[in-house]
Parts: sequence; structure tokens; C-alpha cells
Amino acid sequence: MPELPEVETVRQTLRQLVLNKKVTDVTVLWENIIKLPLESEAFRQELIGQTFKEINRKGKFLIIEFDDISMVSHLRMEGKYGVYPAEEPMKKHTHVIFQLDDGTELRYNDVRKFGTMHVFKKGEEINQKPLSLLGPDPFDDSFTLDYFYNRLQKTQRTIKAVLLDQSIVAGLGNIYVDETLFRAGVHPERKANLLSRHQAESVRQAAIDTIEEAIQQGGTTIRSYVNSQGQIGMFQQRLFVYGKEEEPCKSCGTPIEKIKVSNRGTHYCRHCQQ
DNA sequence: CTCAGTACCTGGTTGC
DNA sequence: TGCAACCAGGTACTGA
Repeated sequence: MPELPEVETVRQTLRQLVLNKKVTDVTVLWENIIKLPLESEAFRQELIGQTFKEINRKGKFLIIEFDDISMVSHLRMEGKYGVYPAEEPMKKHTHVIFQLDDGTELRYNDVRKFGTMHVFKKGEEINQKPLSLLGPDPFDDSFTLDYFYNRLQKTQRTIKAVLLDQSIVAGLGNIYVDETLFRAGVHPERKANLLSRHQAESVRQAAIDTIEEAIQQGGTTIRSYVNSQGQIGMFQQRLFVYGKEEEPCKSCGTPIEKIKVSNRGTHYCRHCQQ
């Protein structure tokens, strides 16, 4: 489901629902979601008694901060958080339940069970996998042209594969990579090391603009994404190529094509993106 | 080391 | 209608 703009929208909405509430118990119904501690009972014990202090985000990861610990949570394709009265019936795909001290429950729902949760001692999360593997967010000061061009020079992979690589820039996924490359006028199969510095700057700026606009719009809803208050995103109205195969390019009218790049469905305009 | 392929899951859609 | 194959906002692991 979510890329950076959707995770940011979840962060903002979830924050309002749980801040200052205390976890009184935890139920884990699908063990594989819990990656650290290794045993879900230890995970439960770490969380009981902890109060939600802040929710941050890096790339596509939520960083849920409590008194003494931080929980790093990735929604992967379909993960969702919601807060419900304890008496509300469970949905089919609810896998982790955090009981709160005001009679509500924070529930993690995930049809495909791909999501992950890691608990760390507060402050240690940033130096440990998975967060330690991430590059800068697109709008971070450290995502400079010098940095980006240098990384592009070092690989023979396609520009699409590079933009999907979270260790280079964090937060772009399949939708925003396709949109970024369209806006930059760069073909997704171009070899990264063959882009000019000027083209690298076009891609860098397009990534920043696309992500910032999408956050503004509350993310993109293609099939199932909703924020923690159950609302859909609006950025799908501004997509140029993702999911637009066979429709005319908004810039030149040429039909948008869909191909496979890096094993992912890839949408582009053969006229506008060379 | 770099990178392509595959595993992890379920459900909706497509095509015979 | 039935059913297999394919596809999906992602990442970690394997091994060439």
C-alpha cells in the first residue's frame, strides 16, 4: 500500500488518536509480523505500561515513541492502523492489538501479513536495521545533487531500480517513481550512470516536488489505502502515468505504455521520456 | 561487491 | 461458471 506520503498521512492521523494513551496489554495473532524482540511474548512485555509520546517517520517507516522504547513499524503493501472501541468486533485481518487505558484499542490490520514491527530501546532504533539502511528522505537537506549524482554514477542499474532502492533515497515506491520519472522526462530503463548531472537534477527535483505535493493531498488511493481515520488520499487525481496505460499522455497525447522494469509494472510515455 | 530472482501472503482480475 | 495464472503503493534473503 503505502509510500512516503501515505505513511506521513498515517503518522499525522494516528498521532491524534493515540498520543498520551497507555498500553495496558498486547495481543499478537500473527507472530511473523513481530521481528524484534524475537519472541512475541517479550514484545508484549516491552510494550505493557508504555505511553505514546510521539510518532515520527523515516522513509516508509513509522517510528512510534513511548517512554522507554521505540516501535519501528512498516506497513509494506496493505498494513493499516485504526483505533476502535474495545467492544467493536474484530475485522478479518487484524493481527496485532494494543489495548489502551481509555477503553479503546489500536489495531493493526494487514491482508497480506507483510508488515513488520521492531521494538528498540528508545534512541537506539536509528542505528539498527532496518532504519540504519535508509538513505535521506527526498526533502532532507542531505539529499543534495552532489550526493545523488555521485550515487547514480556508481551503478549500472536502471534509474527506476535506483529510485526504488531505499538506501539511496527513502520513501519512493512504484507509484512515485513512475510519476517522478515522467515529470523529469527520463525513461525508466535509462542506466543510472549514463544520466547527465542536469538530468540527475531534474529527477531529484521531480522526486521532491512529487512527494511534497502528494503529502499535501493526503497520499494516493489506488485500491485500498486509507489513513488512520479511514479517509482516502486525493493525489490519484494528479497522477500522470501510474495506472494510465493506454490513456493519452497529458502532455503530448501519445498512449501511456506499461512495461516491466526491475520486475515491477512500469508506466511511462515513450515520447516524453527518452 | 552487485544485482536478479524469489519468498513472504491474500484477494481481485483476467483469460481460457 | 470454474479455475488457473497473473497482478498488487514492499523489502529481505539467497546465490550467481
